[in-house]
Amino acid sequence: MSAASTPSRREELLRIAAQQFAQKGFRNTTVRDIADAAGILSGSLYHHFDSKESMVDEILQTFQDELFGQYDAILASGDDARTKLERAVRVSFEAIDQHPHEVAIFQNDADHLGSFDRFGYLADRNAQSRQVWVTLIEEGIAAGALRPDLDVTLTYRFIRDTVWVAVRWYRPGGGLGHTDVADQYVRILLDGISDGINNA
Amino acid sequence: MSAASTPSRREELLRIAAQQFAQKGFRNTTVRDIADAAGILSGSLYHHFDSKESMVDEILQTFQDELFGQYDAILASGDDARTKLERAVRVSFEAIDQHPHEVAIFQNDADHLGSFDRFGYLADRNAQSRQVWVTLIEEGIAAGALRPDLDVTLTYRFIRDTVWVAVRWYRPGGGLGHTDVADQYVRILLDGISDGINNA
DNA sequence: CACCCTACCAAGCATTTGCTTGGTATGCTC
DNA sequence: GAGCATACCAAGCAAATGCTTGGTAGGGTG
Repeated sequence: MSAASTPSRREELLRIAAQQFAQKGFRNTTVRDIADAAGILSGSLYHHFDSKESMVDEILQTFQDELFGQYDAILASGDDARTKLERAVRVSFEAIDQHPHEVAIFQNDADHLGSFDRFGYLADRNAQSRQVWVTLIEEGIAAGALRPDLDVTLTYRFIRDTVWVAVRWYRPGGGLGHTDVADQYVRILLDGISDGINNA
Repeated sequence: MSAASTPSRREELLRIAAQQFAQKGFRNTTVRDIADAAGILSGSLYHHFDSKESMVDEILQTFQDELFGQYDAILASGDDARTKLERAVRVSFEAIDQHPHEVAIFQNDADHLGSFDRFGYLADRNAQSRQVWVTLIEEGIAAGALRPDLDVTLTYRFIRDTVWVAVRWYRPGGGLGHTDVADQYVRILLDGISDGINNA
């Protein structure tokens, strides 16, 4: 969609790097690891990129721009509160399906990377994500779709963690599609926080 | 309880190491980091331990022995299915409260460490954990406490992830106690997977 | 006092790490 | 066919890493 038809060597190297970073973590991936996987020498990477850091930088920014664009579209839509929340969950599982490496890098290394000035936008994105979910939850409560006694912050963390942690076991192309997983997760999640039930 | 009254120097160093491992990951923690935090030189650590690996080893084994002892006690108890499941969740949150570093290390580094012979028991513990949760879920379904249409594997992963990922944000001694968090999580979880509701 | 145990220091070694430098081969373009 | 851009290699450097070695200081015990 957004990229050119034939991926440039640069894009190919970024893909390879993303896979390595996702698998072993940013700090535990050496430039030699990336170069080996690409079939070149480590020094040759510096013809394409300034540094190892600039590689993750580009990987994360590209991914997040796309993801948050989708969140924004949902927020701006005229759907009802429950549909919005469900769509946000589904978009997230779709992201895990289509960009598992990027999601894994963000999950595993955002804390560490965020401590550098260069990656200050990671904290911004984190706050933005919180804003998205909290808004959706509060709209849901206001609309009567969600239990009014929910601890909004705790629920936000529950949803966020529940959704993104799936990157640890979900494998694109495996038996279960991302829509199947999303169906199940939404079912467990919504029947739990939907109004009208009480087992206590 | 289990340790001596005055913690030995060895135990103190393990505590310090666990904190460093949890904070930065095993591979990204240097022996100099640990030594600095302890106020000694890196070489001096080798008076107490064989290697950096043997430090995590001891940390993880001690923790897991305790945790799985608690799981076993729950399985062996005569409680009803729903109570057992709830107790297992609560015991896990208690572990996060009392051994946050150990939980974090296991969450972040088990995959990597497990690839070495020495840490083969990590895979065993993982399988054991799966066995515990799957048993509890199946008992719950059989007893009519949980929805019969649940995907057991997916539900297992959902619970496991939901519980342990809390180590990322939960801070012992913070405003929210671990029992409070467990209350909320159990509520969301059980009202979601309990029988008798249908919002679709 | 001789002996030994615990806890550490001081120095360094081999390897791994991110990155640099100067060069080569191939193809495109004017 | 001269010039230039792209994509890489070969070699290596400074710093960081896990770990080793030989030694010292202090306290307890016979």
